Amino acid sequence: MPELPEVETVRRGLVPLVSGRRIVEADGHPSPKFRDAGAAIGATITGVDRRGKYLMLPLDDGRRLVIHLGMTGQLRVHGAEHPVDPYVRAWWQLDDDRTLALRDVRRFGRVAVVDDDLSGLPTLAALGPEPFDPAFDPDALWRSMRSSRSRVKTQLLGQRVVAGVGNIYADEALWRAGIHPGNRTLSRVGAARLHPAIVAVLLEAISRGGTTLRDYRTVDGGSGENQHHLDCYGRAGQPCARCGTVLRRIVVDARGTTFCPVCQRR
DNA sequence: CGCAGCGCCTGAAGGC
DNA sequence: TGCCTTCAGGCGCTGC
Repeated sequence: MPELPEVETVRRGLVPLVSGRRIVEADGHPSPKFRDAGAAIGATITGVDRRGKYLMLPLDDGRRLVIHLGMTGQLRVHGAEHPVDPYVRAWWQLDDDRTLALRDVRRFGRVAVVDDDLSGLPTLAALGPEPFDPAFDPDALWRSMRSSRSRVKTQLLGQRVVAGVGNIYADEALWRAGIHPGNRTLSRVGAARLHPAIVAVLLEAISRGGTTLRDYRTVDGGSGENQHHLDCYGRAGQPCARCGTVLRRIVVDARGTTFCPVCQRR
């Protein structure tokens, strides 16, 4: 599941391949989630930005091509010849005869061409601060979680407290901070631990090119390396790296959740 | 307005 | 071996 570190890795790979390229042809799967791809025909891509898990490709006409990878999305840039692939949901032929292709087996991804109106993308419109923005600090984290009584992990996954955290890095950050994922309140002390844990977990994953569990791939088809450095996610039944207690699996907000019952007490 | 619940989607994995 | 069931989960939408 591509989260911020995976999307950032894809972004960095895309920059030299699509910046300055004009889109000469494009098309998308008929589903409303992909059919907007063709709306970018004729525009030139002027860069590759990212907000949370959303790739934002500014176009020279003032609009932006928004791409979300969902669960299984992969972006590749092919040469003039590329294999027929039934899972390509959207593609953009560039003026250098290469093609940017979004492959997404489960169609949880999303393509949109937007101007200033983000009403069709409510999560993006209400997206919280980037985790590396100085405005996102322990006090801001505490204040934004203070008004909600949802579980701490649910709030992290909601994209409003901070942008870009998904299931893997939520589990990792909460484990590192020693906070139970099912807590409904976050103390100031807890926020002072959770904030640096979120930032560090994401930065470390970016430095390793993201976490490849199954579908995530870099633009050149490679895998990330962070899956070899996970302390918590997916390790239920194995000993906690900090205290040796067997990690437990529970369900929080309908998502598989791993935590240490000793390090992360309610 | 916040939030819980549901649906989307299909390959992989497990059970028998 | 092969069929069937269950599971994975980010986000948009609906309704309370």
